[in-house]
Amino acid sequence: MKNNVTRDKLIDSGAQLISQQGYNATGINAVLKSCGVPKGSFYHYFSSKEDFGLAVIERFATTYDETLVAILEDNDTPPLERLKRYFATGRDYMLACDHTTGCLIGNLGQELSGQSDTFRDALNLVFQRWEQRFVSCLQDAKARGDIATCIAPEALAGFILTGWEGAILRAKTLKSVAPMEQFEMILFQQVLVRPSP
Amino acid sequence: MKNNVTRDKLIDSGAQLISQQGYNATGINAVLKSCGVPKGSFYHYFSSKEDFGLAVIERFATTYDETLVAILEDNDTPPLERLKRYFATGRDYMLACDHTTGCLIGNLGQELSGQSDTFRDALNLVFQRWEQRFVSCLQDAKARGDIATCIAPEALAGFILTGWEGAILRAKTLKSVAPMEQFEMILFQQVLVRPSP
DNA sequence: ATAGCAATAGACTGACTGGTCTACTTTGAG
DNA sequence: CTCAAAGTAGACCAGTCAGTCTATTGCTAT
Repeated sequence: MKNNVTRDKLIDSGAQLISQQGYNATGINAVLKSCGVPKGSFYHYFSSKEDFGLAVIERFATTYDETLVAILEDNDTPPLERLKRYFATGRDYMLACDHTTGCLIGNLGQELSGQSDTFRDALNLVFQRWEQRFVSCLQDAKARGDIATCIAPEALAGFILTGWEGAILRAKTLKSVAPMEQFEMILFQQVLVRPSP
Repeated sequence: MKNNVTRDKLIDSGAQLISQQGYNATGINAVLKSCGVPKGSFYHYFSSKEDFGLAVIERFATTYDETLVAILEDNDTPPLERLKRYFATGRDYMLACDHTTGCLIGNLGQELSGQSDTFRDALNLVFQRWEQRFVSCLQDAKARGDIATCIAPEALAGFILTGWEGAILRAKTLKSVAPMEQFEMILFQQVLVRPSP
């Protein structure tokens, strides 16, 4: 398994198609066609479509985690400012894909959680990893005294992740980033508030 | 089209299967099998699978709207209490289906928004109708002085809907209603706060 | 040079997809 | 009673699905 170029091409094409159409609506043949790889190669690298899907999730999760770290653990920027940058990046991406794609993990979580425990476990782990990134960012904010709330950073991180995922879903059906802006606005105005003097 | 029993059976079975497995993963034959209706009847009542899917959405939306009205416009109960009842009902349902089903409209919004404009429009309308129910409940709360916030009820309603949908998604992957409880907790503790004396 | 394995290549399979077709039964209006 | 329309019934269709199979190529260690 020295040459992983073919495997990577399959995962990249798969991630793109699955992001756009979902897992069930994306056939293996469509993936093969979109990257010009024959079926023999596919089943050389992956034992099944599920195996392939899990590889797509894993790849997406690791590369996405890198950008998450770059934004949320950038110590040259105040913690709440980092959060705002994260939201801005998400909005930019939503606009770039014309509100069609959204979040791959969120999409698959919705589509496959009830269908396969293997998928559910994998997606749940990804969410938990993300949540942890928010936790440390919020802890930084709390340590600096930027947040007055007595709510635990863990609960706050969960609240932000779910709210953001919901906003993405709504943005897709509305074809507008307004719900994402609305979420951010209320979050900073009501939840992540500075301590009163 | 006097006797709609068969049509209703199809829609009921379809709603159940689509809720559990999603639209793409639910074949017409599976629907027919689950309610013992032959294919001839299906295509007598519906011109295509898409047509059927839209009927399922419409039916779900109207029946769900009735329970929404019953809870959110119950004038014998204070507005914020009505909201809490709504959340409690959602949590009960989530537990009843063992965290597998979630919200049909949310599921389909995620799965089909990028796939078909017809579906997206239909689902968007449902969301907007729901949002309106929240708006009037929040207006009641504001009129009674139960809410201090200067945020417009329209924005607040959007925030609640997206946050709730996100919490449902997270609850599915986590197989726990904790995210739903967490959302409600922070919402009432930080956002829907009484005016300070 | 060659044996052996990794990888490529795509024809092929059975099961299943959404959708069509024809035949039959029931119903209600005249 | 009659006859057309509404509705039931399921065999059937072309296309697609995930997955298998055999054949061939390319590389590498001996």
